[in-house]
Amino acid sequence: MPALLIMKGKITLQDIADKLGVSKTVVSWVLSGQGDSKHISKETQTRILEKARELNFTPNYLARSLNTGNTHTLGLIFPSISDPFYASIARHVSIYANKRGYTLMVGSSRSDGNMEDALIRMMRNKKVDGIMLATMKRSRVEIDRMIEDNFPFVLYDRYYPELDSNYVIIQNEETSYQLTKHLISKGLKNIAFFMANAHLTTIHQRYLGYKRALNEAGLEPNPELVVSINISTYMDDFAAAMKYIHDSKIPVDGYVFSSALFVLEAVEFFKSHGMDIQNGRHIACFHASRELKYIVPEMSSAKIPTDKMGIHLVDIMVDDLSLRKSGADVIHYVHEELPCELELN
Amino acid sequence: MPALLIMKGKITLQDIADKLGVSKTVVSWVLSGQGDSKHISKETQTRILEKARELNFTPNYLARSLNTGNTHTLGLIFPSISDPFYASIARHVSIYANKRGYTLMVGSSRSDGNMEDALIRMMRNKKVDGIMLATMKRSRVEIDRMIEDNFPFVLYDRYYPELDSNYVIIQNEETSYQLTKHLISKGLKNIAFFMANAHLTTIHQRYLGYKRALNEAGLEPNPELVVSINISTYMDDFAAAMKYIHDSKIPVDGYVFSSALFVLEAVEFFKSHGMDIQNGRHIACFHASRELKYIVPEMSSAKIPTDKMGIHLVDIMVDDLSLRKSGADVIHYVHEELPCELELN
DNA sequence: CTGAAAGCGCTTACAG
DNA sequence: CTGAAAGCGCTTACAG
Repeated sequence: MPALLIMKGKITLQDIADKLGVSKTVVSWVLSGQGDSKHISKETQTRILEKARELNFTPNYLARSLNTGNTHTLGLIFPSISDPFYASIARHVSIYANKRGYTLMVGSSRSDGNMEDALIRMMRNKKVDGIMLATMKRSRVEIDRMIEDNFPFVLYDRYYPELDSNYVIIQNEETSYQLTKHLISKGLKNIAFFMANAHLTTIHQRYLGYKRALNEAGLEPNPELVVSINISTYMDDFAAAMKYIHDSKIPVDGYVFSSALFVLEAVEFFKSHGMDIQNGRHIACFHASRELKYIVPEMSSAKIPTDKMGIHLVDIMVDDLSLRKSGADVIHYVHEELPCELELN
Repeated sequence: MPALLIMKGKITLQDIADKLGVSKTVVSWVLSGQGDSKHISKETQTRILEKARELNFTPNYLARSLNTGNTHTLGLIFPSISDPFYASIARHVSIYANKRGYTLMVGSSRSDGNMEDALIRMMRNKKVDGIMLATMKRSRVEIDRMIEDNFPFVLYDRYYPELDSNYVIIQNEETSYQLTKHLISKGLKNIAFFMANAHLTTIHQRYLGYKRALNEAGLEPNPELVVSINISTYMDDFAAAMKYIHDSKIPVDGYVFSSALFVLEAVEFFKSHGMDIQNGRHIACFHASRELKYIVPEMSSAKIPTDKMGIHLVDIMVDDLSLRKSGADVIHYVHEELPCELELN
């Protein structure tokens, strides 16, 4: 039957309906599982199902989505997937979204506000049902628009407390406080705090936790030991900052890092300056990798639960979506603050 | 103007056409940049553009795609995004695809053939223009269907040599040969080869390179030193294999690892058994991380050019797409084998 | 139980 | 230079 060959890959509902002498309405119902509720005879249902299989019919979701208004596709935006933290989030979100029946569209903003805006716009034009994003401070155009349009989105990791939106973050202040407190309990008195992107609320809160621990211990924070780094040039900036502290002979005996990215830099700095690495016992950081723990086994760290974070992210997103679908008049935003698992050494 | 508020977020071409008293054909042309070629007066074009901006019109790409037959969305499938190698590929593909005007849909197969098939099916139903995937041996149903349907796809990293399809891989045999040869040049004679997923062509070729180097040096490969590991349980399996070799007192003085994942396991094994880690000078592996190089600075490794790989992947995909669009009758498949940068210590 | 018809929001021949 | 009309492939009231 050459006709079959010619039609390959472009079978439509109409084709099935024609071959079977029924209307495409019925075919649509049966294929979307509404056969029973629409009281289609078992026999007709079977004929349709079999013909669909025989012709290798696959529904065109574009057409379906144009009708139903939802694509069952979610957008995920991150600053950089090469950061193991975001890679881990992406992993869990992707797997769990699939499990809940959603496909994932992704985009890397490279910490660029315009890029982030472009991604949001593109995803919205492509009609994703909702967007999950770790956002920048500057790029507020499209975020404001999402709020204005009442478009569903969830922030993660980086967020705006003043914004009434869903978000899932970690206990930044508390965790940072605990890490710092632990270093203090070891007798360290001149503890430095290194942070990337200090303008982000997330990072600022980590700074506040650090400060609270110092204050509580009656220690005076030395402003010269609070270092803000530009993440896009962090390797150079970090080394420069370390060198400045070192050369200026500013007393320092402990380090809290807002990101694990700094740890290896620090270790290499210590090494190249003949300083004792101390197995990292004077270091604390967020989200250390296994390799890092091997390198500085006595470092303390806070494990960010990326698995829980990813799952909650999707759950909040999907719940929000079904709330709206059920016609809820008032959306209640979810603010989730996950605790970190502390590994204090 | 309350009417404006009510319509928020659902402005269509028709709305613009109505307000301006023109047909939606013209609006469509102007907004898709065909204004000049269709000889629409400058004045009309300006009015349309301004009204579109004023109403904050955003085109519904679903509707457009249903017409044009392309979504400008690409699918990317990987076994696991938590493997830094695939994370790096994903990063470059995502950024470069955006640059070339495409959005990325992703999915993690978790090395599960059925999952991979499901992802391919889902992406095809959602009408991605093409799929880029690192595939499994077992899941051939949907791959065969893509070939049958002449659906555009590109394999990467893992591929089937017998399949006439696009692919971009690295020089597996040659790179493995060079790494092994280098260990031999250090005087090592009993070199083990550890591989995950030996059934994959990619991995088998690395084994062949290892073997060639041994043969060339007149060394007899010891079958007991060629270890195949199941990737999903690699931590336990690896330790068990190391222990077996160690306990059986099988002579071994060098290690080639098909994946960097094994290196830290090996180092920890050496350490816990009181063996000399030798700074890793008896180890060679694929795609070492910076942390790993710090831990075993004298290890040799091959750097997989994930940047080039990701870019080529997208280029091959997009070129294939435009070839088809231009109505090329014969598709010429691209087989790209990228060299690795060797770091021999 | 079943079908004809309208519609989702675009694009694109086709006809002036 | 411009518009009416058909169509992309589905879903879903509406009417028998």
